[in-house]
Amino acid sequence: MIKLYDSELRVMDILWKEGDTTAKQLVAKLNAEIGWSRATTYTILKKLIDKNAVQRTEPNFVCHALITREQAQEAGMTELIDKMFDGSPGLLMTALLKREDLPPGLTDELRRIVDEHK
Amino acid sequence: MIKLYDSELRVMDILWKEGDTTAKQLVAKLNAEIGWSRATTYTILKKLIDKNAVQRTEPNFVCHALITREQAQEAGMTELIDKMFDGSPGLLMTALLKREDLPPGLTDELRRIVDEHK
DNA sequence: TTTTTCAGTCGACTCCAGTAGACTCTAGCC
DNA sequence: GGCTAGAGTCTACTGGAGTCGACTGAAAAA
Repeated sequence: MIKLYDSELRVMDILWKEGDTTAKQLVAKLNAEIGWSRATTYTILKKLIDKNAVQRTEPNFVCHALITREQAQEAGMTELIDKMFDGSPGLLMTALLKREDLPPGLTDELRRIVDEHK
Repeated sequence: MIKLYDSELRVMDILWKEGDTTAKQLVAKLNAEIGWSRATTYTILKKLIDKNAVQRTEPNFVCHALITREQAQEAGMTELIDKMFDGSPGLLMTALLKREDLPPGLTDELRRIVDEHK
């Protein structure tokens, strides 16, 4: 599973939300949002392409995400679980359930899942 | 909320599991477990003390965790949520529920929590 | 009292994520 | 043809996490 660094996530986030995007657009957006210079965006893009997280298509340097948001999220969860929850997803779950900021509607969702898990 | 780095976690983990521990014991344990030199352990310990994550008591350089495992876990979760789940704990929850490796017994736990959440 | 040993500290080195300045190359313009 | 502007690349700097060798000072051994 590919590990994405923070700066790489900033790029992937756009690809996930906007879909395929040209490098030029990414440069513009990332410059506007977080002030990155053109070079920075291209450098990160190169790294993402090198690690097969993004596919470059010509013409126009169109960028296409090869990793889904779900895959990245799962990798992130696994890392956290290994690092802080003894490798046990169950422990993360119970810790998460103790949070004050869970949305209220979630309870129904949980009930549904519990039932179908049966 | 204090951010703990990987190397710092290695030390805190022992304090959380073993309770108060002398620096000497930590040196021995960390050397045995991951091959750290004495200096490394002391360096990390110093950082933890400087950032008020650990309290040093004399005599014998007894180390006492000032941060609980739960606090560290919550900080870790928050970081992950902000970075990969749009700041929404609910999204982390649903992603977590989709994992294949959740322990079977967890369903009961969930049911209990759902019920008391009412 | 000299010597050895060990607890604890300090300064320094390495590695790498993050960032961008400066260069190259191409396509259009005069 | 020379000239400019913008797309894309290359190389290099920086800061901080991670790591530890070597120094210091005090206690134990000889």
